[in-house]
Parts: sequence; C-alpha cells; structure tokens
Amino acid sequence: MLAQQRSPSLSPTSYVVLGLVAWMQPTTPYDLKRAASRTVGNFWAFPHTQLYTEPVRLAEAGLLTEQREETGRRRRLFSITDAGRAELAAWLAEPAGEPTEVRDHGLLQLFFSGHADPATTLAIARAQRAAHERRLEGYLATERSINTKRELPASRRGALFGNSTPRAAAMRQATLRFGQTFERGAVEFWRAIEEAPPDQADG
Amino acid sequence: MLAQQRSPSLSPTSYVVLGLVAWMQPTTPYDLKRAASRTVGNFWAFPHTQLYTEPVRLAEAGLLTEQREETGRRRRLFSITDAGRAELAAWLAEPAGEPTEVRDHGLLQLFFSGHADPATTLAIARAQRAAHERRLEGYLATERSINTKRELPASRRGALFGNSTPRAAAMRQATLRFGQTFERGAVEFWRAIEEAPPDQADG
DNA sequence: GGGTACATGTAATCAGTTACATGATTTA
DNA sequence: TAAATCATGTAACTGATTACATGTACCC
Repeated sequence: MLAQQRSPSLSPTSYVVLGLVAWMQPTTPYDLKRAASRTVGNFWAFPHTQLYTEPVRLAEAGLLTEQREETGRRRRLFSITDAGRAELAAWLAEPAGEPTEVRDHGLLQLFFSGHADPATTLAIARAQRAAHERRLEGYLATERSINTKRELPASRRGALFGNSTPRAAAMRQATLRFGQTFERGAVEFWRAIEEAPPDQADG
Repeated sequence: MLAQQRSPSLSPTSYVVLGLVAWMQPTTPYDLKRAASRTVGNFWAFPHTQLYTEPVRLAEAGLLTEQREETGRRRRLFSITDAGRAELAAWLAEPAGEPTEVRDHGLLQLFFSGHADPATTLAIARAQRAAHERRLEGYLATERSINTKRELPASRRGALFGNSTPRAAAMRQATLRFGQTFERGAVEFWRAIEEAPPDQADG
C-alpha cells in the first residue's frame, strides 16, 4: 500500500474548502458560499468564484467526490473522501508557525496619513469606526441567529448551519467570539483616534 | 494642461511602496525592506521581491524617479515625484469602505479543529499563543528602540527611521499601539482556549 | 582567506481576482 | 409578465509568490 502522498500545492484556501465540505457535505458551491460568508469568510476572505473552481481541483486530487443532481439545475454536489479527511487532519496537526497577517487597509492609510492634513486622518478614522461597528453588529446578529437555531426543527437546521458535533460547533463559536473582541477593540481604537488625533509621537 | 490621470491599477501594495518612498526618500529597495519589516510589514505583509519590482513600475508611471549610484554597488535610488505625492494624497482622501481582512491561519485551524481531537486544538492554541507573544515582544522592542532614537545624533537617525514631521511619526506610532493591543488580546484569547478548550457551543 | 550572513536582484509560474454572462426564482 | 435578485458559472489576466542566483562585506 502506497503512502498517502500529500499534494504539496494546497493553499490555505484549499483547506477552507476542504473543511467546509467536511462540515456541510453533501453540499454545493453556493451553499459553501453562504456558509463561508457568515463564518470563515470573516477571517479568510476570497471571492465566490473560488468556491466553484477549487472543489473541482480538489476532486481531481481525489480529496472530494462530485455528483451531479439529476433534476432541474443539475448542480454539483461535493462530498469529502477519506483521503480528503486525512489531508485535513494532517493540516490541522501542523500548527501554523506564523501568526495573523492582518492586512488592514485602514491602518495602512493611518500609517501614511501623516503626509496629509489632519482632516484626512479624521475621515479615515470615521470610516474605519463605522466599518468596524457594522462588522461587530454583524457578528452579534450571527450569534443571535445561532441561539434561535436551537428552536428550529432539525430539518431546517442543516441547510442553514450544517451538521456536526457539539465540539465542532463550539470551535466555530470560539472564532466568532474572537471576532467580537477584535471588533470591539478596533472600534475603541478608532474612536480614540477620532477624539484625540495623534499629534506628538510620545503623546 | 491635462488632468492628472489616476492610473487605475495601483494595488494597496503600490501605495505602501509609494508611501514608504515618500517617507524615506531618497531610498533603495533594501532600505524599504528594512523599514517595511518593522512597520507596515506587520499589517500588510509581502515578500521583499516586491520592493524591487514595484518601484520600477511606479517609476514607469511617473510616480517615482530613479537614479543610479555612481560608486560601487550602483544601487537604485528612488524618490517620489509631485505626481506620486498627488496619487498618494488622492488615495488617502478616499477612505477604505471595507475593514480589516484578517487572514488568520490559526483561527482558520481552530475553526476546523472540531474535526480533530482535543489534543490538536490544544497544540494549535499553544502554537498561536507563542507566535503572538513573540510578535508582541517584537512590538515592544520596536517601541523601545524608537524611544532611544531620540538620543541618537540626527545623522544616524535618518538611516534607521527616516525623516518626517512629528505628526507623521505620531501616526506611525498609533499603528504600533494598535498592534500591541491586538497582540495582547490574541495572547489572552489563545491562553483561554488552552486553559478551557471549548466544549459546548454555549459554554 | 574562506565562511557566513547580509544584500540585491531576475524570471517563471500560478492562484486569485476581475470581468463577464446567463439561468432560475421570487415579487409586485 | 417584467423587474429584481438570487444562483451559477467561465475565462482571461496579472500581481504576488516561489525559486533561484550572485555579489559584497565582515569576522574568525
């Protein structure tokens, strides 16, 4: 029996897709899109087209299987294979050495806004605070909808939230709480910039 | 006189380079690399090769000028043009609508770690806490070095930190403080996961 | 004087993005 | 039945990354 060879070219996004399919299977690209947009999409964003192309690649690599619906739309339905599950497990067992890559557009602008006038800095801070407030509100809404979920009949639950163990659900909720904490901090930070724009380097 | 036409294809990274040159000019790719790695690189990372190719592109677009050193290494020295400054100002005046794109590898793994056993979750949390602690320590070191900077002769200051107004320096330090706050929060978050791994979704 | 770390780049590749486009379903 | 919106994709392009490679300075 040959050793399971790990394809070397799986990107983090590949693992997102793999993990999402493992969670939601059997599932269509569009369902993945919906699930991603309210969960992982918040800390690992990518365009929806990836959710159409990436599963195909993964299927070619034997990590997913694809079936076509017979009726009407003939959508693609993906499920994870044992090889896929092994690949996912191997990735999880190899914790990332490097931390967050934050890619914050607003901070970038703030960093360089010393080249412009104070009004520009203020505008940046306002825009960022608003954006983070919106996002925080979104997270809170997500949390509320998870709580109401418990009252839904099981048949409707799956389509919206997938099915999995309580532990898996707890992990997902932990990331949601991280997001809330982060957004609260961000709102505070930008509010402080608005109220007292930095002026002296040691202020 | 023709209107200054904004080239449509400047990426955020382009603006990073533009801004860094505005700050440090005249400057070489290597100096940019050093400056980026202790500042913007922390929330907008990219490989050093970008700092060799991007300035050339910007020079072609008329936003930077390039001169060659006469002696020894004949390094490229870049400075910003008026057009470049205008482009930078225009970018700053148009605050980003969308907030942070967090791209956190560790959170991604946590999100899916419900598919593995609790030991895996623990390992992820440990690795992440260590990574964030390292990064926090780095930020604190940066802050200390900024504080000692004031005692350096002006001639040495420039090479290490660039030259600019106190307001610009204050903006940069604000982003540093954001980083510290964020890292402290992250360390706390991962420590909590370590100590009490999520188990029930509403725990 | 040779090893090692710093410094400086080039070139090819490709994942990810952008742009486009059309089908299906709901709503008014 | 028209408009709007949701759903589903394809294809081209290119910025970013990876891999490679060499030069220069300093240290033992």
